[in-house]
Amino acid sequence: MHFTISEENYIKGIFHLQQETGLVNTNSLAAEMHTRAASVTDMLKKLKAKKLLQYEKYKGFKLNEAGLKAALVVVRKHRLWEFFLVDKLKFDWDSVHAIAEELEHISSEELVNRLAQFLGDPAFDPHGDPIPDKHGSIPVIYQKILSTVPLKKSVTVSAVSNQSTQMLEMLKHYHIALGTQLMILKKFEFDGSLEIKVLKQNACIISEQVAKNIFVHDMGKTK
Amino acid sequence: MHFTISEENYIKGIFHLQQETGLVNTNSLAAEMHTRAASVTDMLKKLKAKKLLQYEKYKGFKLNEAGLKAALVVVRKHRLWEFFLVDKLKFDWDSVHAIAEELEHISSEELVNRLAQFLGDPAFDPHGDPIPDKHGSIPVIYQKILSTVPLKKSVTVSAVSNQSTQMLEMLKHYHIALGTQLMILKKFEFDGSLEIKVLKQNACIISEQVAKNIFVHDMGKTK
DNA sequence: TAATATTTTTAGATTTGTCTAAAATATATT
DNA sequence: AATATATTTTAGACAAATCTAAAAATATTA
Ligand SMILES: [Mn+2]
Ligand SMILES: [Mn+2]
Ligand SMILES: [Mn+2]
Ligand SMILES: [Mn+2]
Repeated sequence: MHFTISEENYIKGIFHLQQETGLVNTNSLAAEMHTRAASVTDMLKKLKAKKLLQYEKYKGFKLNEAGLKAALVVVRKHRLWEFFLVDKLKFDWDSVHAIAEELEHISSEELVNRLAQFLGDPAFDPHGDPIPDKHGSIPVIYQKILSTVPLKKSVTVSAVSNQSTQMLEMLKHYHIALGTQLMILKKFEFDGSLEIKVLKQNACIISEQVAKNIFVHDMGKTK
Repeated sequence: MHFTISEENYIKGIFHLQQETGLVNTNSLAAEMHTRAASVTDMLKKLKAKKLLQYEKYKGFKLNEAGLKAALVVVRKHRLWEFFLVDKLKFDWDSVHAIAEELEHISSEELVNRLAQFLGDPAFDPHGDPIPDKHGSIPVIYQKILSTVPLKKSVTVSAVSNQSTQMLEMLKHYHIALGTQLMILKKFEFDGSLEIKVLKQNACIISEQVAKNIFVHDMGKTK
């Protein structure tokens, strides 16, 4: 089955939204795709015709098994290319998304599998997101939101859920990256902000909003 | 200046043809692009409007300075990606063209330059074709067509001008690749075929048509 | 539950890239 | 030079992806 670049982008957009909400609605997908609701409806018809979508007019929609499979192929490619860009070409992790957004549409299956092997079959991308394997299986990781971790417990950053340039820029400022070790020194009731100690850095304070987007796992646990 | 994938493909097609003939005509470009003459005319208008083309109706056309610059960017990307696929991902040199045909349209300039550096700034792609540098300069190489080489002179294969799958498949059969050392043992007047000795292989006979597409340089000369 | 607001779909247009068939131009042949 | 042939362009149509504006359906609120 062949998909256009546009179809692949919509499939991936639906995938991301349904991870959070189960059923997806037209307006939220329009926002995600930076397009208009009418354009979304047009595409929904095409994806339904291609039997990738569970969709009833006015009732919301989500990917069916075939759609999910297609989404995981694109997600795998996106994250493998991001890994390549950071690991081999030494890009900063906050500047690879836009490029991977193009690379994810290169169609050769042979290419993806050789790329994965060349990279050492990584299980997580530079933002800590899991990379599906060639069968679409996603590795599991035991991680918690930073704000739920007890005081003075040393943990390792494993993922970042908000991956806007603004967020990644901020983390860079705090010297926080994937694999960074840190602990919480104090929690401020007033606004939910946290005083944290990043390994080899001075203690600093991060807002609740930032803390809610940082995922960590126990030190020493391998991903 | 931004170009669509289609525009880039046409620009590259014109570039290849004008290398050989100077002026290009509509039908040959249609053949090169596997499309129809009418579609070519449509695109010529667009490229002329973008000031990339010297073009008078019915009189043929060629890229102007701006068009040439655009073509060299695409050619550089195509050949760098081919080098990557063969050198890093261990693809056969006869199976990379189609994939590079997609990869050459990834737009990031930063990506191309980092890729080139990662690959060690190669000057020639896996088919022996020169890779333009970031300013569009093409390395020169002193090479001759195999059929013009004197008998018993040991030479190294440096390029292959016909890069069809069929041709590359045939070369593989003869154990001929870039860098292969060989010499001509005998020339047959009757049909122009050559008896050659490929290093570490038995002597064999190749047709004139094959010989005309193989470029070689003196042994020991570095590219 | 009736009025109001929000969400979603449809109708109709636009742009890009392609095609076929016909017309226009250029080239070759008698 | 006139005619035939080949090449190139135009005219008009179509599919894909997008948009705006209006209509239809659903949800909210008084
Ligand atoms: Mn994309
Ligand atoms: Mn990522
Ligand atoms: Mn291409
Ligand atoms: Mn090549």
